[in-house]
Amino acid sequence: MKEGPDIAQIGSLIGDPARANMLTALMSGKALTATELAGTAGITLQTASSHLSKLEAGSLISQRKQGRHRYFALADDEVGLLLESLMGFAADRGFTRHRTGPKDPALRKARVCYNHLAGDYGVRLLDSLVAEEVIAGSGDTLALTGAGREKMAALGIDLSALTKSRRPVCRTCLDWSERRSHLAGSLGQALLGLFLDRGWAVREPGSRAVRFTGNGEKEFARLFPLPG
Amino acid sequence: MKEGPDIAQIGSLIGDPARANMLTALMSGKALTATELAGTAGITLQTASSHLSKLEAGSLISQRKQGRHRYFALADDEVGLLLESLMGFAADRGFTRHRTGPKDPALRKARVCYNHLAGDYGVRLLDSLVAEEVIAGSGDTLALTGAGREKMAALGIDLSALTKSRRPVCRTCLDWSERRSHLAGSLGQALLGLFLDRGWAVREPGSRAVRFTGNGEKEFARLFPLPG
DNA sequence: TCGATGCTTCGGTTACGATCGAACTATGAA
DNA sequence: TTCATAGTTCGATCGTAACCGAAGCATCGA
Repeated sequence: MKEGPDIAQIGSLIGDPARANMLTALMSGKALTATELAGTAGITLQTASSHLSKLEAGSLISQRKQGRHRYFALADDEVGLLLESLMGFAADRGFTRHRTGPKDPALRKARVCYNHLAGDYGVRLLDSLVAEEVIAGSGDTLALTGAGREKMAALGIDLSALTKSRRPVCRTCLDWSERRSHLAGSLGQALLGLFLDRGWAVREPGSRAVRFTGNGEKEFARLFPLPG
Repeated sequence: MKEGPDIAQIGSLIGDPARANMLTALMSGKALTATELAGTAGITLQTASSHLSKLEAGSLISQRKQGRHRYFALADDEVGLLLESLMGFAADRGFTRHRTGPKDPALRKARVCYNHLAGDYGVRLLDSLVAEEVIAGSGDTLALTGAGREKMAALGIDLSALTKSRRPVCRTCLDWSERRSHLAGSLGQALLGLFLDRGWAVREPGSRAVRFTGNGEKEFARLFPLPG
């Protein structure tokens, strides 16, 4: 009866606590099985299965069969961006489950946002890349500069692989804890992979938190300095 | 039981069709009475009242008493941004109420996004401002350049009034029909006001659509040219 | 003061959807 | 084969929230 897209459907998909818990769990970027998701949501396997099929019908998640396991993951980057912005909005209005839990400072410092780095470190990363003119552009049309391409190649990032896909290489994602943008897109994903591969940072098991090692912090500050 | 903000609460607030209808109606930027909102949502006044108090408790909307009327409006810009991005997401996944209604082309061309201009014209506006170096910055840190301040002053926009408030002057808002950013913030609001005041554009009553006059199109193209 | 309009609150009905038990299918291991 | 694990489907229950009728306030005009 009304014109335009129907926001109520996605709203109600995210609106159920069990589904919201599953989605937040998937924000870790890891693909999880139905049993694991049922566990984090605190429901039985049957109900979880029902929820998961609804989420998949709404193309919020996708599944991949592997042996007798079914791995579920967020459907694409868009879902991650939407969830992160929803979290920012929720945090802003005081919709928190419990006031700043124990792991909260760690999450604010550095965490995984679906497949890229978020939190203080994520924002600092983007700030530095812009200040150093590795990335340029306004609004959401960000792109690597010539110097940027050289720098990334020097870091061992295969740019041709990144640009081959239809996914944008650079894009911004609103950080819920910092209320500012950090770097998403395939480059954001590649850089997080780099940090983890080189052992500069480690993922906290069972959490979105990312812990930088002493050496990792040093390398990070050296490679991505801030003007101030 | 889980860390972080609770997205389920806002999700369920938006997830109810009646509430979603009201919120979309409020995206027109106009403040509406409870009776009007009940009408657009297709429910009685009593239920509307209940929904409105829930939305207000969630600080998605705010109300202003005026005589025996109660005017409801979106609480702030953040709500508008969130709703617009939700619409983009919904449209992207085929969550539409009816396939491209009659007013749809008009909406895609130019419409009000809470308090600023969206649609093709909105995106072109931001593109032009960036290309002409009226606005500069990366990510979400957009700002007027020196030349930009002069241009806006020449248009009769009182910049000191805009910068006085705590609201950001320039910010981006993801356009659901164009899938790209347009200009929001107090400057975006001021520019839309300018177009309407000068009679370059007229609002379609009872809709978000904005219709540019012949002269308005000419002036718009002259003031905000595109490089291509 | 009286009536009309705008909106809220209360109470009761109803409907939808989340939940789980139980049964069924599929994959892998012994 | 047989058993165990992973997951879906079905059916029934149950709670919650949307909904409306009716009554109750509040504000305005006469």
